Amino acid sequence: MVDSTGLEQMVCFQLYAASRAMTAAYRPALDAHGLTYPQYLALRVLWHRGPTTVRDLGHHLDLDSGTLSPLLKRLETAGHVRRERGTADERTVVVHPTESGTRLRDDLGDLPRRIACATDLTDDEFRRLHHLLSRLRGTT
Amino acid sequence: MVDSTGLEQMVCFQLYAASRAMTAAYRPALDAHGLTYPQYLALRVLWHRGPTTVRDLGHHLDLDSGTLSPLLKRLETAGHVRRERGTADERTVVVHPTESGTRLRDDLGDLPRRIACATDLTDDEFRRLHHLLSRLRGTT
DNA sequence: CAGATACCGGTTGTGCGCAACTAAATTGGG
DNA sequence: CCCAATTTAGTTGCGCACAACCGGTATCTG
Repeated sequence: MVDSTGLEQMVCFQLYAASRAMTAAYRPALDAHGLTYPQYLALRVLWHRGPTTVRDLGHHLDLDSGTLSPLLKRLETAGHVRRERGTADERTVVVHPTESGTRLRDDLGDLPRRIACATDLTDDEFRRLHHLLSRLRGTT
Repeated sequence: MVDSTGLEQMVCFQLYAASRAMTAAYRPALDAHGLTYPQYLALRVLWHRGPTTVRDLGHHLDLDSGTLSPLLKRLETAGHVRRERGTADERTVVVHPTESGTRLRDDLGDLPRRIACATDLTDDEFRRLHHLLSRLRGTT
């Protein structure tokens, strides 16, 4: 399980660097709308699922309330999101996309595809990368 | 270039999540020595290259002085690193690993291998991941 | 040589990530 | 039914990342 070329070290650093490079690739388009990449990820969940509790957002994004609470507060201040206490369970907070938040989908919905096209990875390479990263996530 | 299954979005998020999961995997071992993952990366460069300017550290880690300066100051406070002005070019600052910093290599030098073994990726999968991430980095 | 330009490291300000903790609400067991 | 344990969101504190900017140094040009 893993040879002795120091590849493990390389892969860990590559993940760290690639992740930052990817969010940097998103930055210009997102900046134009005053969004950050994590905020964009949260909006994508809301576009896909509609009103969602903070808890479920956390499960989808692998983030806890310590990260999400201030992030959602900023999205709310920007007018893209509305928060209200759950009625059945008053511990929960349901996050609703607003008109403004929903409209962002028109401009930013296909951003991942545009970013991917700027890459010169082939279709097949993308699929293999997806598969390998899935295997990685399954075990760490 | 990239199909329409939404794979691009998945891969971007996977990189973001995998990077965080990887640093989380390093955390217990690094915590035991009071280090963070970026600090560990900086130390690895110093172990490999010896005394290095802030500028070169930045090139190796893809980080700017805004990130490195405070990080190195903390490493210096912890006693793992010493900083001194370059003699030839007084703009530069050369970062030297101290005895303490060098000794960390005994405990943490093979950490990437230990982390990689906790994964159940095969040798070959690791190589393919390395290759795909290299291709990604080349273009973004 | 002198002034403009570029380079190097540092500082400031903002927004994550994450650990540790808190307050309020819910749930479960006796 | 009541109290302990759990769940949920929020807050605080710290360390990155990164943009924007600064002061000091070196280099390039005329």
